[in-house]
Amino acid sequence: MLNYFYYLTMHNFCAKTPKMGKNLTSRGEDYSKWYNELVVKADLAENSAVRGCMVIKPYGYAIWEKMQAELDRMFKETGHQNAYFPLFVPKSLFEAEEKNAEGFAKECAVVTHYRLQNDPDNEGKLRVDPEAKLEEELVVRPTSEAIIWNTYKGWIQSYRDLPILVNQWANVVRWEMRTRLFLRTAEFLWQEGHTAHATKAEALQEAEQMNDVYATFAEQFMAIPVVKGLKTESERFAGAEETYCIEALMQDGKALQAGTSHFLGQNFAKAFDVKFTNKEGKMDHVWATSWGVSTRLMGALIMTHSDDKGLVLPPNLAPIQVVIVPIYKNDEQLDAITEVANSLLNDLRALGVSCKFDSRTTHRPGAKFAQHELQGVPLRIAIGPKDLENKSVELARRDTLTKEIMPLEGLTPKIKVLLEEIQVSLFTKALNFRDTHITEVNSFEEFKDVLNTKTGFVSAHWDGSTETELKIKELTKATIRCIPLDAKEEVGVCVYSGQPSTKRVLFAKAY
RNA sequence: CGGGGUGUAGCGUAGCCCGGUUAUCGCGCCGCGUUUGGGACGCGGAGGUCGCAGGUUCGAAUCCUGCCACCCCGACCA
Repeated sequence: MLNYFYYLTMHNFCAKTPKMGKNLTSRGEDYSKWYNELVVKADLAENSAVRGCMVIKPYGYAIWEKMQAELDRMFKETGHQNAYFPLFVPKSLFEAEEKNAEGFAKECAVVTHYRLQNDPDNEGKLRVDPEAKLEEELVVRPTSEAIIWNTYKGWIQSYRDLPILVNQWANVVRWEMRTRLFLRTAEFLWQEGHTAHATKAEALQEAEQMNDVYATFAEQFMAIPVVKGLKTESERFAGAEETYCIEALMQDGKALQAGTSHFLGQNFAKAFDVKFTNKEGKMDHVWATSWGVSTRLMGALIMTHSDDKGLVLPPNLAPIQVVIVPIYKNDEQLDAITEVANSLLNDLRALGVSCKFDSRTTHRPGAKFAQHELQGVPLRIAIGPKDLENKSVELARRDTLTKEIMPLEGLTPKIKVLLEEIQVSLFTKALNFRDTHITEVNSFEEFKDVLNTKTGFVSAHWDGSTETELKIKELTKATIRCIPLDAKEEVGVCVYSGQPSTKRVLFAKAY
């Protein structure tokens, strides 16, 4: 099942075929052919120094750019502005907020020197110049709270300076012991919002609002249904007082945290001594939030929609929404088809549809079909001699893999509608899968059984203690993904301890 | 950092136990021709520090020692 999807997303899926060798594609052939064409190829570089980093090929990056553009639009709509802060964080700043520093300390890349020199013992090689040791080490940001709050200190004196609503598009580095393609790479791209507020209520509202923005983006743009919720204390961001999150469910039944939004309280303001004079003329510490989503969302995209034939892209995210493939036996036919195709391209572009005429003469139609399926192009139009004769085209849908002959006349408005249909249909399909994989259980036996056989989210009562949460994790590998915001109050008993509980939380095995 | 495994062409591999011609095969790549409505076929061709460094030997991909890297499981991870 889903072999290609496994390969594309996770190396750890390949436990049964450690070398990811034979029989990996749906056609039972060597996957190398596909590997070379991979749309979103992620290289785990051979050089140990950059182990676990990704190379995002142009097609994959185009998808990321689409996501960036939409998120950026949504951020600005909610009053945010972009800014940029340094990659390097002096160690002394980094350690200022203790919990945050402690949480990230084990995965920091650290710059200790600033110069290389010729190695006297090793001709033609370089070595670190021992004379060029930095007085203070620089931490390569694993997240930017420290450097940003140190900067905000100089920006804020009065309530009139608030709120500060800033977002940064950046790369961050987290030296994970074990990396996972897309989901946990050593370096990744993301956006991080960092806001400062005069009141607790306003900061809380901001954190919740941005979580809502993420949910809307995931569902409407990426067609990925998510559960909005709160993290438990043990899963909370280091340094946060409350962490909002959106949790998605992948096709293999494992959960993926797709985005988080943190209410940071006054922790960072206190750590960096950021005070302001409020309306009453009194000094107070600033209230903070931070929120982020990353290239991990591309992993979510792949694992939510893809099938054995490759990516399936929601039209909103597809760099190319419609591709036209000519089928011809000679130049005259190609010329005639080109004429029809160009006219179609013009009409589609006028409607705001992004499209491409694949006129390559180096590949046969079958190869082109396969490649566009691999790349997840939502709609494919094939035009051949028969179509010229009948004034028709063959229209194929990527999501359903169905084909039909359509008259050329009046085609473009139908395509526009069809793209919208596909967008909705992908979401509905994923939503249906997700909803049928949230299982309410009332006993621990049932709990374990659902996790092992049906998989997905398990909705169960929990006594609210970290102790129980950890015990369940130890016994089942499942963690509390979130306490859903819309969880209804009901009287129950904890599925493990039997202690009283007032609402159900979602457990799952997660990435 | 622990346990297990692997390193041979761009990718996937055979050969290794039991040392012996020019290192095997498939995909991909290049050329020519025929093809083109679902990943074409034929013929020809290019491409190799056999992970690295030592050692044993007349001779090492193969045996020995050391090192390096990667993968899987665990630990770790918002």
